[in-house]
Amino acid sequence: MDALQSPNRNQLLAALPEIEFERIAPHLELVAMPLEEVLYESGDQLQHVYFPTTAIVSKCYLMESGASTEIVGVGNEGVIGTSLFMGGITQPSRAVVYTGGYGYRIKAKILMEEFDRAGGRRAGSMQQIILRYTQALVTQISQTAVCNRHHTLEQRLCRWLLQTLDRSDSVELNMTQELIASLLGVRREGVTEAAGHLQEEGYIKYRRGRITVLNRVGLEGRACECYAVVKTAFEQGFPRHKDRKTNNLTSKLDASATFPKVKTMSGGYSY
Amino acid sequence: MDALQSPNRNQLLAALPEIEFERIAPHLELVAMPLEEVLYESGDQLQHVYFPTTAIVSKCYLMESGASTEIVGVGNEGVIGTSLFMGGITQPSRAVVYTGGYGYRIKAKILMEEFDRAGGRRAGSMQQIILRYTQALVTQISQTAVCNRHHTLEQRLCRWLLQTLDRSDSVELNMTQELIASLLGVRREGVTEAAGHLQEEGYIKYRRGRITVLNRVGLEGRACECYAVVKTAFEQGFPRHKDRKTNNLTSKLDASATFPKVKTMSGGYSY
DNA sequence: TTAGATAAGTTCGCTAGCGCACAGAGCACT
DNA sequence: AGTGCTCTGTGCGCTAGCGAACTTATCTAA
Repeated sequence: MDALQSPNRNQLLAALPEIEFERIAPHLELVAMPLEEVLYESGDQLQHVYFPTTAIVSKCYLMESGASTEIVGVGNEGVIGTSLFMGGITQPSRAVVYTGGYGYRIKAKILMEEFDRAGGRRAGSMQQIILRYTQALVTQISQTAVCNRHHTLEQRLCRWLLQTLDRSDSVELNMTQELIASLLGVRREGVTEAAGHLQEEGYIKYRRGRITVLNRVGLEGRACECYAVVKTAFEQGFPRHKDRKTNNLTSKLDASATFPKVKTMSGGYSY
Repeated sequence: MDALQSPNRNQLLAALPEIEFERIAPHLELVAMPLEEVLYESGDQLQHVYFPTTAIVSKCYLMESGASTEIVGVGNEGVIGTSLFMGGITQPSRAVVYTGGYGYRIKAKILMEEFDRAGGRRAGSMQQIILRYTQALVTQISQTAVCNRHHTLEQRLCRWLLQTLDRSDSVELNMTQELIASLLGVRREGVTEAAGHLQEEGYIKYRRGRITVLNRVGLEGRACECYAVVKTAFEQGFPRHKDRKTNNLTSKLDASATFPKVKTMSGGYSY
C-alpha cells in the first residue's frame, strides 16, 4: 500500500490505539475526493464521516446573497462530520473539497457505535479523540471570527496559506485566486493585490492557479496571531506521537492499491 | 425559593431527566455573577462549570493589540465550560459576565463524572445535552465568523441586541455603548451612530447605560440572517419542553433563599 | 497556429468604519 | 446647587476594501 494513502496519514486515525483501530478498520473505505466535490450540503443528515489523508475540505456557509465564506478548513489533521456525534443536529454549512486528494470514509452508524463505546467507566478512545478534535475545531472557528473582524486581507491570506500548507505535503498549492477569494469571503481583486504584494517581497510565487511558497517563515511573520493560536491549540490537544504500525490491515483497506498513486513529496505534517 | 432562581431557569438543567438532575442537585451551588466578573481567563484549567439563570456571559478573545472581541455569548440557554468535556484542553478565550445576575455552578470533577456516566450502551443524558449544546455553540460561533466578515455594524448590533434580549427576561438591557462596542469589536462611536439610527426609527430607546427595546420585530427586520440561523439551530437541538417540577430539592439549593431577589418580569425565554 | 477560455493584473470612484478630539448631557454625591 | 465623573453625541480626515469595467497573460484544444 502506498504509505501516503495509509489511514495513518490521517492524524486522528493514527492516534487511535491499535484495538480501536482494528475494530473500525474493516469499515474504512478509501475514496477519491476530487476538487469541488460536496461532501454534504447545509441541512443534510450525515451518511458518512470522512477522514482526509491528502484532500483538504472547507466548511462553508452560503449566504442569502449567494456569497460564500469558509468557516473552517479540514485536512489530514481532522475529520468531517463531527456534528454527527454532537446529537445528529444538522448544520447550516456545506463541506466542499478545495484541494483534491484522498480520504477514508466510514458509515455514520458504524462510527457512532464506536463513539458510544465506553471503556469501563470512562469514554472510549474514539470519543476522546473526536471530542478533543472538536475542541480544536471550536478554537479554530473562534479564531476565524476574531480574524474576520480585526485583521487585514493580507494577514488573513497569509494565515490561510500557512494553514493550507500545513495540511499539504508540498510547498505548491493548486488553486486560483478566485477560489481563495471565495473561501476568504473577499473580492478576487483583493487577493490579486495581496498575493501580488507577497510575490514582490519574494514570499510566494504565483503562476496561473499555482502558488509556490518560497519563504514560509516570512509568511508567518506577515500572518496575524491567529495562525499561531490555532496551531498551539491543536498541538496541545494532539501532542506529537509515533505512528502506529499498520500491520494486520483488512481486505477493504487494500482497495487502496486500486487507486492511482498521487505524486507528492513525503513531507511531514506539522499542523 | 424564588422561581427565577430555580435551576430550571437554566434550560440545560431543565432538560435533564429527573434522575440525572437529582444526582447532581446536591452539588449545584447558586452563585451571584456580578457584572465584569471573570469566570476564567484564557488558558485556565476549569475548576467549575457554570449554568447561568439570569446572568449573561461573554466568551471573549483578547487580542495582542489589547482589543477584545466576543466570540459567543452564553445565557440561561447554555453552560460555560464545555471545553472541560472536550478533553480538558484550555481555551484561548476568557469568560466575562456582561449582564449581572445569578447562576448555578458545580465542581468540574463532579460534573465530569456525570458526563462520563453511560446509560447501558448509550451515552447518558448529561452527555447528550452537553454535546447538543456544544453543537449549537459551534453553529453560533460559525455564524459570528460569517457575520463579522459580511454584515454591517448596524446589522450586527441588531442581532446582538436580539440575542441578548432572548437571554434576558425584560425588554430593558443595562449596558453602555462602550461595553457593546468592546463586545462587537468596534468603536464606541460606531455603536453610538448605529444605536442613534435605530432610536430615530423608534426601534429602541437609549438612555445612559440603559436600552429599552420598543419594537422587537423591527429589530429582527434590521438584523442579518445570522440571528435566525442561530435561533433555528438552537431550537432544532432543544425543542420546547415542559419544565420539570422542582420537588425534593436538597439542602444546598435552599441556599438561594439567602440571596437577594432580583426583580424582573417573568417573561418567557424564547431563544 | 490560432481561437477561445480562463486566470491574473489594473484602474477608478465609492463607502463603511477607524482614530482622534472635543462638546454636551445625565447621574451621584456632597 | 454645585462639582465631578461617566456616558453619549458629533465632526473630520483617513484607509481598507468593495463593485464594476477593462486589459493582459497563460493555458488548451481544434
